Amino acid sequence: MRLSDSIESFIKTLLNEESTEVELKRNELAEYFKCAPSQINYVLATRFSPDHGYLTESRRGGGGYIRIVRVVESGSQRLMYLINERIGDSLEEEECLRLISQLKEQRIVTADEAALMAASISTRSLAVPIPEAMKGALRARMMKNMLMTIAARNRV
Amino acid sequence: MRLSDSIESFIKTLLNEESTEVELKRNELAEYFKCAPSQINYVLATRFSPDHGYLTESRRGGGGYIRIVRVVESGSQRLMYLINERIGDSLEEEECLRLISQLKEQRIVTADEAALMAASISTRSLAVPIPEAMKGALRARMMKNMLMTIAARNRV
DNA sequence: GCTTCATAGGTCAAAGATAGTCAGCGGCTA
DNA sequence: TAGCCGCTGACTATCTTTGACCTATGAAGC
Repeated sequence: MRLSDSIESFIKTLLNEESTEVELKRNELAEYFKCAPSQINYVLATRFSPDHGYLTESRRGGGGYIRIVRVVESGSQRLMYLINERIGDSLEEEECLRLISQLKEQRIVTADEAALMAASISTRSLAVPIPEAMKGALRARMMKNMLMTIAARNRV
Repeated sequence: MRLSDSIESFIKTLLNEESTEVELKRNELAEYFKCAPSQINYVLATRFSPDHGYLTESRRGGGGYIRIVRVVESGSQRLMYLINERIGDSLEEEECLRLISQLKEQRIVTADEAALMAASISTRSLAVPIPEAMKGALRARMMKNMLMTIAARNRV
């Protein structure tokens, strides 16, 4: 079994036993598995990315840490569908607004949250001198990230 | 837990219990936490800045002190200040996160909304090939638009 | 009133503690 | 045998903590 697989299943065990969230020390974990610390980053990047249904946050310096949050749950099927299939690499404003309004109708987000999302991806927000193509890409990325955040809180 | 975090929560406890204001002796506090006095300044600078919603004043010499004041503003006052004065043409991610976290602390937005805002302006969301300067500009515009949305709903 | 000294707090750079990035090597598989 | 995947190490970025040195304030003596 590869090292990466071991580390992956180790972390997943922690996530199953305890909760949907673990906090680790990169160096300690690396020490435990007798590998380079950067190996941990590799595992996070290849097995615990948002595409895999996880969110990670970290902090450097004294008392630093890495936190991993499991997001994928049955309740977030609709969201995961949007993130992984429906939304591609680019989105127009109208399309975004349609999706947002659906989420509101389905009570996945509140009206206030929907308004916030709409404001963030609005043409007015993106009115800076960059290629139009980039704006579409930005909307797609922003939507996916916001949906991940919503999925994270909906986990049961 | 980091020393800085301990000192931070200690001060916040004082601010919650008593009032919106505390007065401390730098040296006494440092003595209590067994640290260098300048550590207190570090905590003030990184956790009790105006962006965090606090003001500090102090005095040297005999009878010297440090006073920390939690700023209490109405939601719309705070929002207008942020939109018209605090946020200029560009914002870094860290700066945004500080502002967002403060809005949350002041209960102007919910934790869920704060998370949504943070997701939208995150480096991850803006990971498209455009100049860094444009990303700062985007964050500023996005923040202002989102804050206006919040201000609009708060008008009772 | 000055001068001086003791008593505060302020600044800043360096050291220490973590985590992140990325180019490159080597093995395995199509 | 070309290309992808796993893995590492050197270098970088960020956060915390400390200490040496600096500045301000007030009280005691003159």
